Order: sequence, then structure tokens, then C-alpha cells
Amino acid sequence: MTAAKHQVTRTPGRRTSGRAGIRDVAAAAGVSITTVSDALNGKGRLPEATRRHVRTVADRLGYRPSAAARTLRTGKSGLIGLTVTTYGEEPFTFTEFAYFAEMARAATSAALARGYALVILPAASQHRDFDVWSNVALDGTVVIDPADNDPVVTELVRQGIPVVSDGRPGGSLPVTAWVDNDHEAAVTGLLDHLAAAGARRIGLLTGTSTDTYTRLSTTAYLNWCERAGQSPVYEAYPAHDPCASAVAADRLLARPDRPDAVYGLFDPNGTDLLAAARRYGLRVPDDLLVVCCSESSVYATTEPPITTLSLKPGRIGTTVIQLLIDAIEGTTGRPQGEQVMPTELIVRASSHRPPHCRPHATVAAPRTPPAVDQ
Amino acid sequence: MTAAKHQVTRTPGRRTSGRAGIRDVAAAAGVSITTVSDALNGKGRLPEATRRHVRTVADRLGYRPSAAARTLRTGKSGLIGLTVTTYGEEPFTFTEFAYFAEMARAATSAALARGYALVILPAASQHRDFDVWSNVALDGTVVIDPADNDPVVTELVRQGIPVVSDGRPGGSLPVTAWVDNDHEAAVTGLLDHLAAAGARRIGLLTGTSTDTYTRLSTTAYLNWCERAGQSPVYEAYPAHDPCASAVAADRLLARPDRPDAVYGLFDPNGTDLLAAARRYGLRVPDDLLVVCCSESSVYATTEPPITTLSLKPGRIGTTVIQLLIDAIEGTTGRPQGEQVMPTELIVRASSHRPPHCRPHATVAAPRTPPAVDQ
DNA sequence: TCGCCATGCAAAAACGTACTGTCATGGAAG
DNA sequence: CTTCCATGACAGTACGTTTTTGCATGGCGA
Repeated sequence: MTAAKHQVTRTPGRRTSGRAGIRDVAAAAGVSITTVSDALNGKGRLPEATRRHVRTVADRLGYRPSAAARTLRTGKSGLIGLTVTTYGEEPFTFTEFAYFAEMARAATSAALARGYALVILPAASQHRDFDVWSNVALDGTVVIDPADNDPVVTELVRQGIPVVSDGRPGGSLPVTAWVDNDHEAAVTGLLDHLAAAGARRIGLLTGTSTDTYTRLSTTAYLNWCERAGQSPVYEAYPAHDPCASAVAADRLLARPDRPDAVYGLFDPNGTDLLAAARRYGLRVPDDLLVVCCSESSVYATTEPPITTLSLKPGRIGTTVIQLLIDAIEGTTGRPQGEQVMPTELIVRASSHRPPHCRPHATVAAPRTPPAVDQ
Repeated sequence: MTAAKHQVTRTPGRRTSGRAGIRDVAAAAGVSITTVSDALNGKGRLPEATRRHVRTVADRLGYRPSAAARTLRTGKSGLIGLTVTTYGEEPFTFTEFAYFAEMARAATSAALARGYALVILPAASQHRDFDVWSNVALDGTVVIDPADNDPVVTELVRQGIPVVSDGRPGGSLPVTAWVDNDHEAAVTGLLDHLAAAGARRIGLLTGTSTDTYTRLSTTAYLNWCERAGQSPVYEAYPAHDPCASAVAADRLLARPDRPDAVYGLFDPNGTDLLAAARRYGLRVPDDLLVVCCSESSVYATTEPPITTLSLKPGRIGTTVIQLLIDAIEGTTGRPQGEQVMPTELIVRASSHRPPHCRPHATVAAPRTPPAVDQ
């Protein structure tokens, strides 16, 4: 068996393995490897006849270029990482669920349109996670709501891999670019809307975690209260706990200084506030105005329909990807590093104190399609 | 400049490029490349001292193995494709949204736990799509609800790449394995439940498309009707159109042979049926029983809460990944090719004709956490 | 002294592609 | 007849690993 190794040096090992390689195509077409490569990639100077011939032969052999080899050679993999925060064993939290899903959908779409694919990767919590990170060659990465000093981000940037974050990075995290909503403006506008609808004391359902979204929104609320001369009234709860929302909503409405309007920062707050209001015999919107931040279309058909603040995750996803791919391909000289996106307040019956008519009389508005982004 | 190419044959081109390679580590540690590889991968026979030394040097140089090179050499990329159906420009349809999100979440989690990452890829509709498929090296692929003769699946199987589908494959699609719910049993059980609750004429909201889920569920309904001696009464609508659900719900309740119970096959049917019932002055559950197939937790807090059929997408995602990775790693001799998973009927007030008490009196059940799968 | 095994390490062969630089050819221009 | 250039094709090498094969070395029993 040791004797067999002295094959001819060229035409190595005649690998009988499954797939056809570029060599096989070259042999079958009677041309060189270079010619095959050029013909298939539209490079080099070849007469159209040769191109066609090579392509025909390649098709006949069912030739598929090896992505691994191409990546090794060119240094580009066509893969973009998408980091999701993990809570314990599970990727992403329940409150961000709809937001994340929509954002990922748009990002996937935008990436595919430019020839890239998305790889879902965990924010490094365990040590295991680093393994999987270094087992995949990435051209760039999208990080959703990065922790203040995410080790993965630091490492990636050190390696020269572009990183774009969804959410303003805290600390001095050196991301290539970031995209975020104008949370202050959103909350301020929303509270103004409630005040204009007659709210005298606006409450807040917020989270106990310290991510950028929660922090910015809460301080915007506090600032607004100060300007408006209203004493803040809010309940904070662990947003990643799916059961806690209902309890917090209940607590808020049970307070002696019960608010006459509530803004909930997280998706389930709307239905939970509605349920809590029913338990306390409060009519919405007559006794209590309700608004929550959500991407879910169910709030269009609840009884009553609930006003929501949409962060437009679709637009964010698209923008993040564009920024990232621009950075990867280096087309534009240093793409704009920061991008602030507007939000949208979808006003429905729950934040609209009707002049005289009973809420039951209002016909539910026809369902609007869930805004195919842009 | 042509003279420069005659470098020493060994110690090639002394690439000054960014990252440190295994060669650099070997040089810095004063050992051979082989030794570095063995030390880092825990193979070979090396004294612990050498191992530590190499690891230290590698760390100091910030060495990261090249995923591309490793993949090229070993033939394993650690990547699993996840195919989503695209409608026009957008990946996945709205009706499957929650299902898909939950299934993808669980799949991601399960894959990561075994050291794999998921790559989101489009079902090939355009020709562009093929490009991105062949630009990424996959160890296996998960296909959600594959079309009867998906060209991508055929091609992958031809290349010897394992493919596991979520949803029984139609036609003679040669998948490695598949996982699906027992849709017949689910629908039958659900209809029995409604009948037991007093329903005399059960209606169905179904889709116009011909995917496996819609087809199996609808025929199960028709069969049940035949057995029960009830004439079927249903409305079909294009399920991927987010506006059509409300219209179809309206049509169904406007029929002369109006049903006294309705099962909706798709997620938004619940709220839309509720809204339609309000428009017609029908009380739920007194005048109309409502059940829909949904993964959304909002139905726990609607007024009234709606009974849902959960397909347990989390479990499905986990199972699909396990099957796929088993096939990839070939540990078990031919893993079981077909797996039928149970569904779960979450009974709430909407399908429960109360004996005497008014629905308003029923206290909403405490919110159950959205079943952290398994 | 010889043979043998275990140990520690290294050389070199792939893996499949993309390029860079080079050569051969033949016709046109001088 | 020579010179030159455009054209068409290719040889060879690098990309950064993993893995197989195999060489030394030294200890040990016979």
C-alpha cells in the first residue's frame, strides 16, 4: 500500500469521489483549468464559442463550484452573521419576538437581493458559542442590541470584519456603523398625543433590564413628565419573562395614583393592559387610554383596537444590511456611520377619547396590511 | 518585478497580510505546522507541555483558524441551510409568520447546541437564488413545506447532502427524512371537541393554496363532516394575503347556512372571526364557537380568550434538526425517516359553551407562558 | 548487541478554486 | 521580410488547513 503513493505527480490521486471538480470539467472540455474558471466567471479573454462549450460541458457533468474553495481563495464567503441575544438556552427573548422576526425577515430579503445569505449566531455567553463563531467565515456581522462591551464584536472588529449594529452601541463599542430609532422623539411624540387626547396622568410599563431601548425610552418618559409637570408613575418588570407583563399591568392599575393613560414599552403590554382594565372595570378608551409598542397586527382587531408605536423593524433591517454590505464591498468611501430612523404611531381607538359616541358603536377599521416595509 | 517571483520555494511569499495563520504560530512556537494543528485540535500524541505552549503562543498571536480552509479540507462546514418559501420579493408568508418564527427559534437553538449554525436561504424561485445556494457550503438542509418537486431539494439530494423537511413532502420528493404533525388527527379531535361543546354546524376557514397542511386539514374536515352527517360549509381564501382573512370571515358568517362554530386554519382567523361576529351581533361563545390554529399568545387575553390549536413548532424545529444532524454525522444507522408529532388543543372560553354564567363573569385564566418547547 | 515498541514531531500531499504572468499564433503594418 | 500587437489559452502557484505517512530518538527486554 505504501507503493501506491508514487503516482504521477501531475493528475493527482484521480479522486473517484462524488462531485465533479473544475479539473474534471477542464479534462472533459479539452481545455485548461484556467479557461474553465474564466469561462464560468465571465472573466479573461475568451471567444464566445469557448465560453458556451465550457458551460455546456460543466452543465452536463453537473459541476458545482466548491464554495469552500472559492471562499478560501477569494477571502469572501458571501455570509453575513446575524447575532441574537440568548437568554439561557433559548435564542432571543419573547418580548422582542415580533420585532426580531420582522427585522430578520427584511434583513434576509435585503441580503439575498445582493447575493448574501444570513447566518444566525448566538451572542457569546457560553464558551461553546465562540467555537461556532470561529467555525464560519463571515464577511460581516449584524448585531442586534449589543451589550456594552460585547467580546465578539470587539474580536470581529479587531479582525477587520465590518460590524453594524441595530441599536446605538453603548460604551465605546467600536462598531462600523449603527442604525436605531429616534426613541426620544418617539416617546415624546406619543406622550404628547396622549396628553392631547385628554390624559392627565400617564403611566409607563417598562423593563428592568438596561438595554439601550429600555433606557432611552424610560428617560425620555421621565424628561417628558418633568417638562409637563406630571409626577411619573411606572412599573418595571423583567421583560424577558412572558408571565411578568400581566402582573405588572395589574400592579400599575392597582396603584392609588392610578394613571388615566398607559404606555407599554413591550409587545404583550397591550393585551395585558386590556385584560387588567377589564378586571378593574375600566373602559378603554373612556376610563383609560392605552398605547403600546408592538409590531403585531392583532392590535388592529382587538376590542377596542389599540394604538401602537411601530419601530418599523423592516426598514431597520433593510438599512442595516445596506450599510453593512456597503462597508464590506467598500464601494462608498466610508458609508455614513450612524442612521436614525423614524418610528410610526398607528393611532387606533384606544388612545382616542370619543367625543360622545360609545366605543361599541365605532366600526372596527378595515384591516390594514402589515406594511410591507419601506 | 518578474524577478521577485523566484523566492525560496519553502517559506512562501511571507504574506504580511492581517491575520496570523497556522504557519506563523508554528514559527513562533518553534514547532511544526502539524504539531500546532494537533495541539489545538486535541489530536495526535503530544505531551501536555507542548500542548500548553502552542496554545499560549496561538493566543498571544490572536490566531483564529480559517473556517474556509478547514471546510475545504474536511468537507464539513458546520452550516445547515434553512429554506423558507418566498412570496414575490419577500421571504415567508404572513400567515405562517408566528409558526415559522417559533420553529426557526427552536431549530437555531438545537443546532447551536450541537455546534452547527443555521443559514437562511430562499426557496429557489428566481435564477438568482441558485447562485446564493451554491455560494455556501452546507452540511445539510431543512426545508419547510417543500413544493412537490422542489428543484433545490432534488439537486441537494443528488449531491449527497441530507435534506429533512418540515411537512410531509408531496410527489416523490426524495428527502432524507421528514417531520410533520398528525393533521388528520388534530382536525378530527378538534371537531369532536366542538361537537361535544354543542356545535351543530361547524364551518371552516381554509386556504386556496395546495400545500400539504391546507390539503390534509381540509380533507380531514370533509371526511369528518361526512361521518357526522353534516354538510360542509367553508370559505377558502388566499392565505398569503393579509387582508383576505377578514373578508373571508365576513363571508362565512354572512351565509344563509351560517355555522354555529368555526375553525380557522390560519393564525389571523381568530381575531378576524371575533371582529366579524361583533359586526353581526353574534356573541362568542354563546352564539358562535371559535377555534383557530395559531401559535400566538394573544389569544389567551382576547375577549373572550380563543381556543387554539398549536402545532408545537418548537418541538418540530428541534426534531427536524436532530434528525438532520444525525443523518449528517451518520451516527445512528439510518435514522427513522418519518416522524409524526402530536398537536395540542389549548381550550379557552371561545369553544366552551358556558352552562349558565355570562361570559363576562368568567375570569380570564392566568396567562400561561408560551410553552418553552419540549 | 540487537530488535522492538512507544513517543514526539515533521514533511508533504491533498482540498478546489482564482489569478498572475507568460507563451504561441497569426495577421496587419512597416 | 521583419516588427508588433491582439487574441486565445495555459502553467503554476497561493489560499490555510487536516491528515497520512514516516523518521528519529531513547528505553527496555532478550
